[in-house]
Amino acid sequence: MPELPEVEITKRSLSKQILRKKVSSVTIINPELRYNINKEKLTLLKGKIIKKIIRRSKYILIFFNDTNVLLIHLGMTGRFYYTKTNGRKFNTSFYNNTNIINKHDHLKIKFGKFSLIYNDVRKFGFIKRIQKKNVVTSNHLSRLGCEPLSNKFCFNYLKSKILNKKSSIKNLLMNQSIVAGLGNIYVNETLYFCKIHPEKKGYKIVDKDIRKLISVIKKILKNAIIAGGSTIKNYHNSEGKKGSYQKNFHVYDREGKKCLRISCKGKIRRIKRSGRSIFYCSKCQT
DNA sequence: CGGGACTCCTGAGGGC
DNA sequence: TGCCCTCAGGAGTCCC
Repeated sequence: MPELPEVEITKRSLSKQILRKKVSSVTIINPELRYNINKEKLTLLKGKIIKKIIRRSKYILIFFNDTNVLLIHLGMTGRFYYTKTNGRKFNTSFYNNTNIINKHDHLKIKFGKFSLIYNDVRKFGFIKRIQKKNVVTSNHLSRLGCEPLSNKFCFNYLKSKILNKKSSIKNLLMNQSIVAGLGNIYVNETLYFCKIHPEKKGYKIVDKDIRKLISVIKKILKNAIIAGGSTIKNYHNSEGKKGSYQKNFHVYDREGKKCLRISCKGKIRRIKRSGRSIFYCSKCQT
């Protein structure tokens, strides 16, 4: 699921469902993830109450009523869902009506009448228990750049980060120490709307285009969050709902199709760079 | 050090 | 049906 909008939607769902709830048990179903789940550390969360849930870049941080914090990254296929733990039905459609362990489930956190399950097909995500005082200095969070939806993400900031860079603007925008939270889809879409070729070097981006990048990134991310994120291959958020921003894709996964700019007769191209796809209009992105 | 390529893992889908 | 290949929303690591 996971670029900034999808992680934000996941975080909002978690806030709605588990904030102020007390952990009644923790079960490790399959510890194998990017970093194996530490059973001893996680089971210590039993009895703790969730006080705060925040998102930083593509990470989710769950703060408990002591010094414990869960640091979560969804990788490529990580997702949460809920399941009821007694016979009664919930009056929402958020919950699976079963107690069955599904394939690729890794962790189950029970909150009295329902449980939160972490499921991750490709195991690129992780869940770590860390201490509150180590949040800022954690290897994962300490090197992150600006939140693109914050006021700090502005012309001067982005200009300073790409000024002398020989990397492509596509790679620079994907770099989490420059913009924290963008991924392949939203970078491809951003560059399309800015009419910038993805392989244009950072130092060649003119001021006008840097301003444009700032405003387009903010706009796309806001719209994607409003749309509930993007849903690809039937992934869905933890409340079982699908995002709809994929309907707005202008270049991503549109190889061979016509450019959607009325004045442009170009076709969308796909090229591969270090194993990842770049989609762009070969005519209007220069 | 900067920058690019490779790697972890599983499943879906296309071609033959 | 099945085999083989490619591809997938991320990011840490390795190498030049």
